[in-house]
Amino acid sequence: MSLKFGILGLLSKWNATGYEIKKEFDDYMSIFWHSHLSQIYPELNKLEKEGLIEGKTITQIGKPDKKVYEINEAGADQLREWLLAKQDEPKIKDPFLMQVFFMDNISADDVIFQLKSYRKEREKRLLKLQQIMRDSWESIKEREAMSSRVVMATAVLKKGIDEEINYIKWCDETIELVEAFKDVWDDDLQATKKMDFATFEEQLIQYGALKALGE
Amino acid sequence: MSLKFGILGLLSKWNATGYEIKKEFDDYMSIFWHSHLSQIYPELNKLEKEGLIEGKTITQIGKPDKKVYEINEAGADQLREWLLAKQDEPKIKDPFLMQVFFMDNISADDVIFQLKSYRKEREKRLLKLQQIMRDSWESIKEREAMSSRVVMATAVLKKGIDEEINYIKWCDETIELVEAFKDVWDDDLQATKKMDFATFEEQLIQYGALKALGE
DNA sequence: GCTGACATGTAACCCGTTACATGATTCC
DNA sequence: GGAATCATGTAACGGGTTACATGTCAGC
Repeated sequence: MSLKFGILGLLSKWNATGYEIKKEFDDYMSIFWHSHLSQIYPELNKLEKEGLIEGKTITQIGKPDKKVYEINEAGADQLREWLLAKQDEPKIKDPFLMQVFFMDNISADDVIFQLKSYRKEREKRLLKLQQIMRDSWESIKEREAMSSRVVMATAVLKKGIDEEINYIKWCDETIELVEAFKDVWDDDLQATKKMDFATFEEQLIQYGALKALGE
Repeated sequence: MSLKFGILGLLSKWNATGYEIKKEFDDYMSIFWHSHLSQIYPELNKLEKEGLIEGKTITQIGKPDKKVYEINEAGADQLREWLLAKQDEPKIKDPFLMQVFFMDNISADDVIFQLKSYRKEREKRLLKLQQIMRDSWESIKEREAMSSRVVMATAVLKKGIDEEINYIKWCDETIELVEAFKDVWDDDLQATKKMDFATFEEQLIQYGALKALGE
């Protein structure tokens, strides 16, 4: 149900074609949503039929024709209504964290390898978002653009960047944690007595497991 | 594709019925996945047909019959194979952040109201996860349970708690930011000259927009 | 000659959600 | 008497992904 408002919202900022909307979903808006062209085009047609947006076909030379959409008053009304409504909480689907949860089934070395690979992916994404922030900041300064629009976009971008920084930090801490248990990973710790419970507890406290309780 | 491995992974920890799997998805596993009973039951039947798990019907008195599933070697093999594979990055769908991105379309007071309401939701969830952490930690200490399983479960739980703490912190910072621009929210700032660009810039720097660039 | 950007779509399929269906027991 | 818990499922619908289809131009 939110793709609709993702499109309406974007068209409240500027007029755009389906192709341009997709690019925005892949860049800036990737922090909170993602979509495919094969979903965007039918949705645009649906919104036009519903009378919330209006499209104009523009003939180009050397390039295919394009259809530039514009939001109308009915669309803007529905958008504002949606903006005041309570949203569902995000439905998280994080296959990597699911993997981590079950990683006691593989060796400590494999766990560390997986954590390090994933950390790299996150780092890449962080750099991408930081580049977007740098570019958008530069354009704001050039135009001395002051508006609530700039404020909210910056807030969302910061949220995205913070999230990446935190994910990377968690990867580093967790790699360290697993490394501390490397030698005893596959053993039944209680039977072999290679480590006592006090040491085990101390490691997890240092990791911050209890600090997270805020006590 | 990951629901399959969510179920296999859970059955690698202990035997369970569909109903019990659902409860685990709602509690601990809610940090990285969520699912409905109407999806879990057919999936369990599918996995049994594929020969990865085995179910035994148990007749109960005073309660309906239940079917307890157990993972077999073929299932454990597929799980380990999946654990070593590279996962897709999480496909984020966060309707609230989408709202925030478009909130220049509503008044500053409405924005602050929305941010405060959402903050409350996140706080509720934080308390829930902290309770899970407290309970699980208590049970670990009681049994002096030391294992890689405990380590990985703790790591994932900490990730979930950290995420909530960061989301709440971001809400607080953003509320403060919007409050700073409250008086000029609906105005065209450049035209009215109610605020100069240096002040505008200073506010965003204080918010941490540039700190996030790591420069 | 190949890849990638530009540009718009359809069709098949898979996954996920909501609603429906059933029925006993326990607690308020 | 009503709500919640235990327990398993089917059916309809809606949303999302992958594959297919088409064609030009620019740059390597």
